[in-house]
Amino acid sequence: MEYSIGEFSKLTNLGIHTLRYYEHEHLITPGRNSNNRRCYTDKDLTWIDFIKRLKDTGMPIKEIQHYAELRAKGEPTLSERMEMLISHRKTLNEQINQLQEHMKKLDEKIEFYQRQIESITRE
Amino acid sequence: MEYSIGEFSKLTNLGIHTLRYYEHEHLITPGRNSNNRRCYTDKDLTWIDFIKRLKDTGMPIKEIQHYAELRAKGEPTLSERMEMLISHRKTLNEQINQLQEHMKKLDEKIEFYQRQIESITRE
DNA sequence: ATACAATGTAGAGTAAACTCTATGTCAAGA
DNA sequence: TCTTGACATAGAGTTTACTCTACATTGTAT
Repeated sequence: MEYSIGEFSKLTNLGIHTLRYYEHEHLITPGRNSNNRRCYTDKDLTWIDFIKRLKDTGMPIKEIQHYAELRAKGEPTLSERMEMLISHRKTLNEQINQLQEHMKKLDEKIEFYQRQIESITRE
Repeated sequence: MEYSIGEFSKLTNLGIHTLRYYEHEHLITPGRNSNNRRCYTDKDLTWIDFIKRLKDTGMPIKEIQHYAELRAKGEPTLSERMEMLISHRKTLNEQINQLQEHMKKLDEKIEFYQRQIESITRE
């Protein structure tokens, strides 16, 4: 299937301005039809989903850009891309660990508040 | 103990510009000495650590601002603050779950790459 | 006495990632 | 034929959270 930018925008939940911005930043390169309109494919959909995953895990656009560049070069860059992902996996892991630590402290604070409120209510 | 902005900056790993910015945004209100210099206390240190925790878990400055406002009003706002933390706890939990999901997908992708690379190497 | 280092204020500048505006083209329906 | 509505480009504007600059003041070491 092929999609116009409007359709693709709905499928991806990314505004059409954002899609054009991503193209401008070379993250994605949709084809064009005879009228110069963008033609997105299902492959683009998979790719955008992956971009969103990288973004959601804190990878900056610049780095995704680099990944996209390697991807465009195809097979010879496979291992370099894998190394990027492995390194990203590491930071993601650290991120999760830190958030869990924060969660623990937050829980402690909430418990503290709970005790405070109880002791005031009892007065 | 009391600290000058320079000392406090080192203790907190926040630049002095950032500390003044936080003050401007009413996140923290250090006392002043006779010469109008800022005087940070150990209580400020604990508070800044908590601010950092909220920031690191994705709470925007505006919301921390609101929390700080309630905190300044003292005891009567205890339960409202606790509710904020409970609600934040929920989003933090969702955040962690989503990152774990992303991690899973990332691992799958890495494994896929590994197999690709192996099959090419064997050629 | 004077130079220096840290501090003060006010306001400008920066970076990232969008988001919007102005203006123009073009195919399809009334 | 005329008018929408979706799309195109180029470039300006926005938001968040800093970060820096310019300039004034002040306590301390030489």
